[in-house]
Parts: sequence; structure tokens; C-alpha cells
Amino acid sequence: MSRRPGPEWVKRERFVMARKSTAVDPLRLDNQICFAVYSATHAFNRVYKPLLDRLGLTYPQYLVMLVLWERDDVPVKEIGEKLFLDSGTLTPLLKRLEAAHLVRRTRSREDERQVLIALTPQGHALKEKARSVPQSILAASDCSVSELLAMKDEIVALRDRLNAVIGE
Amino acid sequence: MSRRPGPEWVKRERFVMARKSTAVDPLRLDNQICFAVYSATHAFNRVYKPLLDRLGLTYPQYLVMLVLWERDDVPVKEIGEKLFLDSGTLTPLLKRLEAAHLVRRTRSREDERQVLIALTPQGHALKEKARSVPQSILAASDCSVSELLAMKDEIVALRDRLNAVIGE
DNA sequence: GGACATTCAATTGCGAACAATTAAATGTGA
DNA sequence: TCACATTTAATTGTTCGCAATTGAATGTCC
Repeated sequence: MSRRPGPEWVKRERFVMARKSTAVDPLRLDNQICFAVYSATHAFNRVYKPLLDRLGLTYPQYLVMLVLWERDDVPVKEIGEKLFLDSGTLTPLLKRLEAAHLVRRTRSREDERQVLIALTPQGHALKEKARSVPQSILAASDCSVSELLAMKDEIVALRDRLNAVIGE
Repeated sequence: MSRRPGPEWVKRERFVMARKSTAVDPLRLDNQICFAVYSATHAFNRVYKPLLDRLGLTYPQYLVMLVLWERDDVPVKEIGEKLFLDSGTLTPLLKRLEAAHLVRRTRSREDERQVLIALTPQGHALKEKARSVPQSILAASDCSVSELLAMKDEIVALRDRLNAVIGE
């Protein structure tokens, strides 16, 4: 136990120092959860791409359609709040969805500042074609539903804590 | 216990149906882990923004600098492999870093196809100013290091499974 | 009612992100 | 050596994402 303390101690010290300079270095790429999240977003995007191509949607457009499939005739503002996006992103995106005949954009009669987004019949119909998407993603995740839901809850909690800091 | 089974049964059935049509609906926005990851990425970006503004970097530029601070004189290809980005993204980004005098771009002498990215003295020096960034992010996360590392490992594992599917 | 602030969407400009293509350098096989 | 494929960056075009600004509609206070 206490034999040869010198060399072993030196070895362990080197190991600790090596870890400090690489494995636990807070500036090291592999240690950053934000990069994990960032790169996972892109990985999801690449898996979604071929599935959404068949629907004629990009991923952010798909998110907007998810919102509208839950509730129709929604002001731009509300879509932005649900997706954490602003009008600078949504206005051109919604115009593209309108050009694709999936939504209509109309000024609210009660409040002329608001633009209400409503699904067209084609927009409604697209929901049926979209039903197979989530299970394809689930298969690609190669993970149980319960594991994914648990991860989702953790990530949402982290996101909400981050968003809380933004408002100061 | 067994009294009034009719009304209670009906009520529970309604509850189950309600859950099926909303809480467990796979097309529902709140159930999608991909949206959790997507929105967490944006939340991280918004927290990073003011910190990186002081360094004169965007978040993707910061990622490239993290790579270069670990190892200098790296071909574009290798940066792309580490960050999961292609030349279409990296070429203009690296030109902006070059315009900011943080990196130099030189053709490899052994293989003229490769462009090697090396830090300038200013690029090296910026690492010191960047040291405070991770702990600011940690504080904003309002979470223990061990929890974050555990989440990171889960997300990386998910990302790698997704990326494995891309290659088919 | 009138001056003022607020809200909401649109716009502009910049920086990613990626598909698809191009062009040059390198590798391979006959 | 020559034809051909492969590798590597760069380029082009489209779509996000956001900061900052604009302009119109609404709300508020006196």
C-alpha cells in the first residue's frame, strides 16, 4: 500500500494534470454542452430533411405547421412566442408558406396590427402526410420513447432557465 | 368503490381520449425532443451573444476558435469534421476571421488542395479573454457541472446515433 | 380630444447552414 | 504516361435567425 509512493504519486499527479489541461478544460470543445446541443440540432435537421422534402417543407416551416395543426387562425405574434422566433424570421417564412398555398394571411378585423395565419384546405390535408414523420424520427433516434421524453424534459428545463436569464 | 361505475368510467375514458389527442399526440409541438433541442440551441445563442460580442465573435466563429485553441494549423476539412460543418459554411466564416486578423489561411505545401488555418498572435491572445465565457454560461444554466456533463453525454450519444443514420 | 407611448408586422442587412456545382490537385490503374 | 476517379475548397443560390429600424394601429394619460 505505502510502497513505492514516489513514482505512483508522480504518475497520478501527471494524470490529474493531463485531465486538467484537456478533459476538464472548460474551453475544450468536447466539454461544452452548448456544442452538443448545437450539433444535435444539425443532426436532427439532416435526418428530417429527406422526410420533409416529401412534404415540401423545411424544418422551421414544419414547426409552424405543427403550431397551426394544433390551433388555426393564429396571430404571427403567438406563433413567434411558441417557437421563440420573431417577425424577422416568420414574415418571409409565412410568405413562402402562403406562396405554397398552405396558409392564408389576413389582417385581424378587431386589431388591424395583427396578421392572422389560417390553414388552407391543402394545409390541413398535409397533416395526414406528416403523421409518419415522428415515428421515422423515433426510429432514427434508436432510443425508447420514455428515454426521449425524459431527455426532452431536461432540455426544456435547461432552455427555460437560459431564457429566464435573457430577460435579466 | 364499485358504486356509480358508469359516470366515472365515462369520465376516465374522456380523460384518456383527451390525453391521446393532445398530451401524447406525436405531432404535438411540446412532445418533440427535436424542438426542445432546436429551441435550446437558440436559447444558448442568445445567452452567448453579449458575451461573444465583447470578443468580436459569433457563436460559430467561437466554435472554430475553440478548435484552433486546441490545435493550430489545421486544414479546413478537419475543422469541418469536428464541428459537423462543410466548406460552404466554413469558407466565408474563415474569411471573416481572417479579415478580423484572428487567423491566417495558407495552402498546404504537401497538398495544394488543403487550406491550413493558423492562429495569428491576436487569435492566440483572444483565448485569455475567452476564459471567462464558460463559467458565465454555467451560471446562466443554473445547474451543477455534473448534471450538465450527464446531459451533454446523453445528447452527444443521441446526436451520434442520428448521424449514424444519415450515412445509411 | 390630443400628445404620447406601446404593440405588431414588415423591412433591411448580416451571418450562418446547406445543396449543388465548379475547379484544381492528387491518387489510381491500365 | 494518360485517362479516370477522388479529394478539397470555393462558389452560387435558397432559407433561416436576429438586431435594428420603420410605419401603422392601438392604448393611455392629461
